[in-house]
Amino acid sequence: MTVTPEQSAGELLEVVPMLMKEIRSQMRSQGAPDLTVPQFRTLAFVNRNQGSPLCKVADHMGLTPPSASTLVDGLIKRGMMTREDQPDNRRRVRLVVTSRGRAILEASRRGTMAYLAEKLSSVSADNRELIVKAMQALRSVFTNSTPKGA
Amino acid sequence: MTVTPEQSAGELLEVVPMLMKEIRSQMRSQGAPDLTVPQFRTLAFVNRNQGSPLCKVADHMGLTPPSASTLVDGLIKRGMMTREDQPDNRRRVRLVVTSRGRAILEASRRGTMAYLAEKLSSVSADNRELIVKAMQALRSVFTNSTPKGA
DNA sequence: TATTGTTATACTCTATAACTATA
DNA sequence: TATAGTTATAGAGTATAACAATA
Repeated sequence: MTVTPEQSAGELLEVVPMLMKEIRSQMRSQGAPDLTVPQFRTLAFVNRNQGSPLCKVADHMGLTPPSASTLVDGLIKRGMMTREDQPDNRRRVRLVVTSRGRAILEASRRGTMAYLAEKLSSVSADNRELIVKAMQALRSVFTNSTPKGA
Repeated sequence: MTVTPEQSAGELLEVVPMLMKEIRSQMRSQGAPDLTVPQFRTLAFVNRNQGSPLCKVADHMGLTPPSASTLVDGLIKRGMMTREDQPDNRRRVRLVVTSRGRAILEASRRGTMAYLAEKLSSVSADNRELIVKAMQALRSVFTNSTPKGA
């Protein structure tokens, strides 16, 4: 079976939105402290890059700076992150995940992982291997085409 | 390599949001008449199911009826769909994609497919096969867990 | 009473435009 | 002037609550 780029594109276009909806609903519906998917991703990024400036967040998320700023606002308002000045370059901002933020991030990750893993437990190990390899191939192709505002 | 459910879940949780962002940005940025991803999916569903009632749309999309109703409103306002009464069951509604809607749907699909296919042309045929098989496996597992409102 | 759908309201995501402040 | 960030504004997606109409 030789798969053309178009065939694989068609599969992505059908399946990816469905998967995304699963992930989103799960994050919303969990009893645990809920995060939206963009909030989750932002929190995870800043947690891995403590002290990150806003522009790095926007870059990683593929968002314009105002969008990233709003997103961060929401996390700060809910006590998951702080925004400080960076003394050596006062244009920049230092974003830091609080311990509360970290706890919520981990709870959300655990909950979502458990949900997905439960679903994936009904897949054969061979197919799970396929899935992992496919995701890795996709990751390497679709890495971060950012909008220009950034 | 034996892949646990957790490992594959982790990959999905990282890669799927990234892919979704790609698809979304592409649909927005295209010169062609743009559709959001939910609009695209709704239009495609009703196009395949002409005369569909709203509840079927909500069901397919995994949305509550009010959300589906709003989504449909937007498509009607832009002339891509019509909403008529269904004579034999007047609680129900008949949704129909207009020819304009169909044209926009096809243009959007072509544009997005071309974009994804171009990206995927840099992937080996073997990996494209992996991707297709993985998507098929995922599709069979994650088919439609609807919210209850519906 | 149960089903189908809409309206009202609210919150998040995201963008563009316009702005401030720092380098 | 270029960079980093925010505020204002607007439209789309989504949910819940409350409601109307039909079966």
